[in-house]
Amino acid sequence: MEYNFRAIERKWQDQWNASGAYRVSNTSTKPKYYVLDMFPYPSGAGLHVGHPLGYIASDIYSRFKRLKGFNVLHPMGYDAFGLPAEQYAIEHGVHPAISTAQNIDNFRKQLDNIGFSYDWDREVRTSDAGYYKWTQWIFLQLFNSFYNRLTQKAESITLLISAFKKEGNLQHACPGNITLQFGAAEWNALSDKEQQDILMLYRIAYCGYGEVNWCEALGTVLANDEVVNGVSERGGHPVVKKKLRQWYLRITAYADRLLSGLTTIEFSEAMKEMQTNWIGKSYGAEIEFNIQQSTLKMEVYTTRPDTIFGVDFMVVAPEHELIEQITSAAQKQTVEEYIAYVKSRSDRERQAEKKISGCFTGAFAINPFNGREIPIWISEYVLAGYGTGAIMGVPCGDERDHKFAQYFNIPITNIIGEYYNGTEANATKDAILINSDFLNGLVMRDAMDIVINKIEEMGIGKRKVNYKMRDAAFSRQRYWGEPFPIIWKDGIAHPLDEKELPLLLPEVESYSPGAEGEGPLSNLKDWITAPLSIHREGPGVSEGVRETNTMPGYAGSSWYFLRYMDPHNEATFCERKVSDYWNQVDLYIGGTEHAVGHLLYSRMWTKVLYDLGHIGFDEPFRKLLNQGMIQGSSRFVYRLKATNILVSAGKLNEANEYDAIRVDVNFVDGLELNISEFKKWRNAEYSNVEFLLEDGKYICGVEVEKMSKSKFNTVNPDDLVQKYGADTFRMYEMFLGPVEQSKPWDTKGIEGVHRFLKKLWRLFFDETKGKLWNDEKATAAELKILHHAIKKIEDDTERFSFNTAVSAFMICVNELADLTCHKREILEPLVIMLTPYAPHIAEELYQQLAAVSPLIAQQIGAGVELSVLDASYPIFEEKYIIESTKEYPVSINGKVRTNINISLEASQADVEPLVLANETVQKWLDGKAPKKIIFVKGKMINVVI
RNA sequence: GCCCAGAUGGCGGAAUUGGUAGACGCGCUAGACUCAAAAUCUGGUUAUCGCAAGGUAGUGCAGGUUCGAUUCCUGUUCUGGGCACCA
Repeated sequence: MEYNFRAIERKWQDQWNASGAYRVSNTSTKPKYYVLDMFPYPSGAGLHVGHPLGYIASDIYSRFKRLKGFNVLHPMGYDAFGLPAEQYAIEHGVHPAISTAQNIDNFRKQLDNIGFSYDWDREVRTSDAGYYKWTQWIFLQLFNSFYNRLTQKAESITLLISAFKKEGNLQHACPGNITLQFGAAEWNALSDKEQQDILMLYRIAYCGYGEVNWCEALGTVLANDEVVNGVSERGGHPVVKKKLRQWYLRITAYADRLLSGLTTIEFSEAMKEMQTNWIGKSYGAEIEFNIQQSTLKMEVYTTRPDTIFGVDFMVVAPEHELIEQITSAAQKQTVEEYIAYVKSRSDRERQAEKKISGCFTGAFAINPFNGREIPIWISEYVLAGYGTGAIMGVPCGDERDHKFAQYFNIPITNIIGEYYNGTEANATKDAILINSDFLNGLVMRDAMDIVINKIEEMGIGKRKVNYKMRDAAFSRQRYWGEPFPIIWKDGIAHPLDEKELPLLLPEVESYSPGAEGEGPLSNLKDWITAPLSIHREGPGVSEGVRETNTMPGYAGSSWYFLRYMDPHNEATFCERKVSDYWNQVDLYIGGTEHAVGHLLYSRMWTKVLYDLGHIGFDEPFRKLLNQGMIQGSSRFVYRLKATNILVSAGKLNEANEYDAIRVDVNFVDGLELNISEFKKWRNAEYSNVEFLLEDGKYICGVEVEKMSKSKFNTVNPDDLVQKYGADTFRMYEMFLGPVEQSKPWDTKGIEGVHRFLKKLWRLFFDETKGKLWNDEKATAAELKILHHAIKKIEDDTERFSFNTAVSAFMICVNELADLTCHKREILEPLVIMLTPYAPHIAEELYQQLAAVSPLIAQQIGAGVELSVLDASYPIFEEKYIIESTKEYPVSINGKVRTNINISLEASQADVEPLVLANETVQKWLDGKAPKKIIFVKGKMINVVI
């Protein structure tokens, strides 16, 4: 009986489907465990071998946990809204819903091939109305909330309104406009529109004006990554900055909680670091400087108030409003020219060139501590959007300031003594201050607080925390996304009533944008006109205009892990009782590319839903595992310039001039080119080339790069599953190396894993003799092999070291084959352990064992699938791996390793061999006791004299 | 420029708290079976000296701690990833 993996895998996949083996219940007495994959965007290209890596790891872990007696939630779905589908629609006229559905079908087929244990009854698609109804609902929660700084959480906007009515915004500084202050009387006197405008400045989802990339030629707004060197990526048309109305999420309100939450979750240090840097919290002070011969003041933000006496110049951003007022008559023309120059430069140019530029305003600021006159400059290296848009230049302590001062010959004051070498700034905090008046002699680190206290005392500034993170833009001028449940009327945004959800995405005839950067929806005149709300209907009811932007891709993905818990609920996004049961995602597996996007947004949404009492936890993911990228290994052939001759890699020499041509890896065996297939490639484009071979072979060149169709280096998992089976494919992907590590794909090694499964099969069946297993009692040696494997595989799986676990399986099977062990007592636990890794063959073998053993059949029921059998995972028993007798090598003083072995009796503890060794060694040393005696890994005794 | 991670045979990688470095697999190689091939099985495979037993060196490089370092510390080079005028 042969290992017919195709029949076995088909059989079990059908059976799992038919019996609903992986359906999960929301009510169970078992402990829960939630394993989640980052759901895919169903692109048209299909899967390559890199995609399933994380899915296989999560499948192994969820099957493992299931065997360990957990109720495991392991769902899958699709992030189905997004740009590529829309681009495809524009180019091919296929509705995104149709192409997306086709892509999903294709994905599903590929996934099913690999034998995953997803509960497909819980599948979600973000573009389904039944799903995005709740995305819109959550948006309304965000819209109807504000962040209360007193309680440090999101609360209903109605609470804010009643506070305003009673006492104005005394308790609630306006996050959208810090200078805004009003009392109760003022508030109550405002018109509806004025009140709504103010409330908009508080909402967590709010609408405001922001700069976007506008491309006139294409008539659309472009994302940052669609703009290259100041022109559009498609077509190369000029792109300008334009202020447009945009929706935003007030993620900045959560900056502190997003930071502190990191300490409560298991993300990699690198991941935490990325999020921390993105949030970019800094501590410092805002200081006010008077301006000479003027009543005006300028405000700067600095993290180094201790360097206040080292300020040699001030710099304001070119967009700074003060420029117009302070520029002297003499400098007026220069300043205008400079600002015109800055405006002519795109962001890209500014960042790419980073050249020093600037100009003097002719005005001076006064250092509040010593009255020194400080020239005020303008430069593009100061950003208008951060801090106050103005800085104090301390050349001896800041690299950029130093370069600026050198470039413009501004004299440099040294306040850090020897720490400053005259040619390079030094940002130390350890220097003892000089030339610093009342700070002289202090260490900089200590001077900071003193300065801040002093400026607060003098009323010219205050302690200030700043963040790099900005509020997240939340609207796209696109079709294929969730419509906003908002109707505009007289400049006021009216939310739809919950009962009106979902607001369906209407059909459009054209996907081209509307005027002025509006989305395609704005072309639907009938659709955009709508009554404000069905509940406001009546005499004199007014109609408004629908919001025509749609939500960005990350809207649907920010909460999908909650919908899996309760996917069919039509009354709520996820019943509280259910989210209380499943709680956080225990293990989340995905790539690092979402470090500051999805992973930050979903953390924020979770916190808002928690604040509003909809769920009971405020971090979505307890542990995050980042799978590495599987890179492609491209193959090249080399064609001599201006000839038709291809030279084998080993025959190339420096004198040759040649073109390297990528060839499809699928007809290169290792490095050897399959010449006949190559000649047929691409309609026989290379049918009449000549080859310069080495040893009768054509050897290709190799380069590791991203796996992509255009590089001809993709390998389709379907092909490998067809050739070797899903179980081999799963184990090989794991065997390749640690899941977290990036590595190039190499198909060659898959044979080894396939051989292992065939060898395992031969422990059960002989081709001619048929079944081999028996009910004989296992020997100690056999039990030792098994229990070694159990311990190793359990430990490795638990710590996500799947590659070493696969090795342990191989060792175990090799050793059992050496002993020609066919005993059920050994084979049965081995098969159970294998289930997470190679579920098809494991189920088949287990069924075979059970079917012919009356005893086992009676115990578990003949033909019962492992997949629905709980907690039967073998228990490791330590006694089986303890040696009975052994010769222990002894080394003395490490360096001088003797070859003398001493024999010791069996023992369960590590201590006894040491006592015995001690006696033996003392005999060698004429009764002298050794200093130290160590039992190393149960293998060796080391004596220190 | 700043931050993070890593560097081990021909290759992917193993060594979990400092304890016989190179598990396991690929590749290569010798052999068994075969008319032959495939498949399968067995042995060898870090380098170097040696017929062998065995010796010597060896985890990017240079030092240090330790009886003992791939593992800990200092410096340094290279590779990968992230951020990039955030004052």
